[in-house]
Amino acid sequence: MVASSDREDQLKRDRATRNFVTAEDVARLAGVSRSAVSRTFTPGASVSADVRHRVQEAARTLGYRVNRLARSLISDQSNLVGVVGANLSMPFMARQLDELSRALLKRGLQCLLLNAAEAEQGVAPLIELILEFRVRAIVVMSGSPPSSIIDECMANGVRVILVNRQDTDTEADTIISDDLGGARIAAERLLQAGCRRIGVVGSGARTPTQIRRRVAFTDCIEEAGIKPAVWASGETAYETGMAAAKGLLGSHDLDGVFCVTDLLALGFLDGAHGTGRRIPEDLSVIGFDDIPQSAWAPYRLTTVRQSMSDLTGSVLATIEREMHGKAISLVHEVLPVELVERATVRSST
Amino acid sequence: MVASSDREDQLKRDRATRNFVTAEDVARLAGVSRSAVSRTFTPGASVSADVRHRVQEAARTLGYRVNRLARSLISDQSNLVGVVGANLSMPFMARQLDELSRALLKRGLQCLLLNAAEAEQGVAPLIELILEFRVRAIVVMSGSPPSSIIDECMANGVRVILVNRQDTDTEADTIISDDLGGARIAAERLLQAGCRRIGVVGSGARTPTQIRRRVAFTDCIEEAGIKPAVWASGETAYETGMAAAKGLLGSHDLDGVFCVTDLLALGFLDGAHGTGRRIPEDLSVIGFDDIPQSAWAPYRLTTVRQSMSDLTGSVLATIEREMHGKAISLVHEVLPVELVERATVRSST
DNA sequence: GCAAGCTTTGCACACGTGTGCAAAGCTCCC
DNA sequence: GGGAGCTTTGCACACGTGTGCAAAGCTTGC
Repeated sequence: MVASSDREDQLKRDRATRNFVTAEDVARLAGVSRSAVSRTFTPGASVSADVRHRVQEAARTLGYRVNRLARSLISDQSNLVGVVGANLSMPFMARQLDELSRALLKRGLQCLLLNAAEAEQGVAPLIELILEFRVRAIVVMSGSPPSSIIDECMANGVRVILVNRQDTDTEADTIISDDLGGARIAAERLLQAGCRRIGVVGSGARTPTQIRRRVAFTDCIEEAGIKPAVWASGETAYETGMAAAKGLLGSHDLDGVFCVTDLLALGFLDGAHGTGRRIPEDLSVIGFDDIPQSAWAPYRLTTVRQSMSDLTGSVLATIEREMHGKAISLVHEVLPVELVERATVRSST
Repeated sequence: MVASSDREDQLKRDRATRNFVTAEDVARLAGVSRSAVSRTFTPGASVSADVRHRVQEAARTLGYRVNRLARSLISDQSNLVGVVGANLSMPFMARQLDELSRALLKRGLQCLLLNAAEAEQGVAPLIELILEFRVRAIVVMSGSPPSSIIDECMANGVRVILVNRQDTDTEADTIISDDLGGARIAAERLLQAGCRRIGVVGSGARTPTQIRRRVAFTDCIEEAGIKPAVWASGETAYETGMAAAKGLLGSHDLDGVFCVTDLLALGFLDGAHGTGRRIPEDLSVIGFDDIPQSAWAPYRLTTVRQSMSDLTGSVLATIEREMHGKAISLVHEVLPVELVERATVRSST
């Protein structure tokens, strides 16, 4: 016991100049080769039960953890997946990241998160940085990467998956919810409710999702011979929805409004309450996303739901197909959306 | 041009069996040694302007990105920081992750996010996994790691920083908001408002933060000779707050309630509205956290704010001190909180 | 006991980078 | 032109792991 303790102390001193225990340290304590240590920690590799036991004991004693960086060097790839997102505290985005990071871990993948909140030069520099970690894939939840950086990713065998952003001139995979279909659902629902003086609330953000929803809704309403009033300035935030209510309802006698996100809609509802209008009797309001707060008692927002689990499932499926060497062509997936009827839109006329 | 194009094509084929461009590829195209390539991409290393230019041109042509995994192998450390969190879509946690990931990136650190939502064996296995990536530090926002894994981290030179969780028997750094002081503020504010029939709403979660707030508040109220009614079941969610309102207000005629989180308080407020009580005339409600939704028009919740930027700042400061080799003793930091007066607590009696 | 076949082992190399150091190269001054 | 001093360069090694392969070891059947 004394000799054993002295040996362990000596081994620990031997690596004092570096922090982490190496396979070499374990091999010395276990009295085997470094190769045996490696084989013990490599599933399916050949090692005798006796050696395996001695190695595991030594590893436990020393607190050895395989160095994934070194391991990844051999395969030229890590199990990292880069995830680029901004506005991570906004309800919809927070939910998306929650579910995606959960699903990645479940599949043995690790999430390298890059917050694009202050990406003044766009997301390209972030993607360049991610590439240096030899990730398997990159999921872009915010920002629109230029095609040059996407081409570079593809050249390096790294899939880029755009979530809810669609740029038709890139080589990236895209997985989006059916914004056009959702906007049509919203338009039809308002028309069905008898609304004829209609508004649409967006924000100052020039994101593809918001523009797509606003334009599609506007087109549908104009097909019915109505020219909707438009609000499109400010941040994509609750406060903007409230400002839109005061702005639009001060100058228009609207009876139906579509907000391109639920967060805008919740602010709009609170602003509309301040003008004395009754919801939905005087004014119907419909949103898009179905964030948790939309179901809260003061709101009970009627909205178009995009399924977070469908989105996440598609992202993971795309990554896994690539991982299993099944070369696939670009994925362009449009996920269905559905109407969630609550209390902010009148029943049929 | 033709010869140059042929040479580039040949170089690309040479590495066809691996995805990423290496420094060796760049060196061949630029006609220099691989060492020159390395020096070109190492700040402060000696390389002539001519060689530097040729290397950079070749790197751009081939799309070369330094392999951070290999680079980290030399230093036995990456610039990764492990972040462990659960309930990432809850407003408070989402905000914390948003700010932390933003600040890490700003400091040249990368966020390795591990979602602990389904960590049935606690967070220790996640921390073990993180250690394999040779991270610089680990920030734990959810879960209570056992001291054994924390000791292992320390032995490997990895700081573990617990945020808003305090276990006095561990070697981890802890950065928490002043839950005791905040609970005292809430208690005093309700007493000052003249409340004498007081309740406290927690959840079924046995997290240190919630227990601490509930117990501290209860102690303060009992010092005033009042025995508060307690609710402590269900998830830490809006719906639990609503259930607590129905449960407590159905059996108690309360005039003041402290909810240990804002999310519980918002649900409680909506549940209280359903019982016909006026806020704050009949019933004062105070929360803890100051999430964005607390300022929304239907709520305007009076609450105790913990400063997210202070929390994040302390975490980053701790990581950076460690990075700069300034060996410091354990950090135990308690950040001040403050009362945010809105509309849910009566004025003074 | 011996041969055949299977399992296990350690050596030496690879992976992609940074760096110490000796040698080569360059610049400046006398 | 030569010497001194500075800059630059490429070689060879390190970092920590996985693996091909030849050699060693083990097991089974005759």
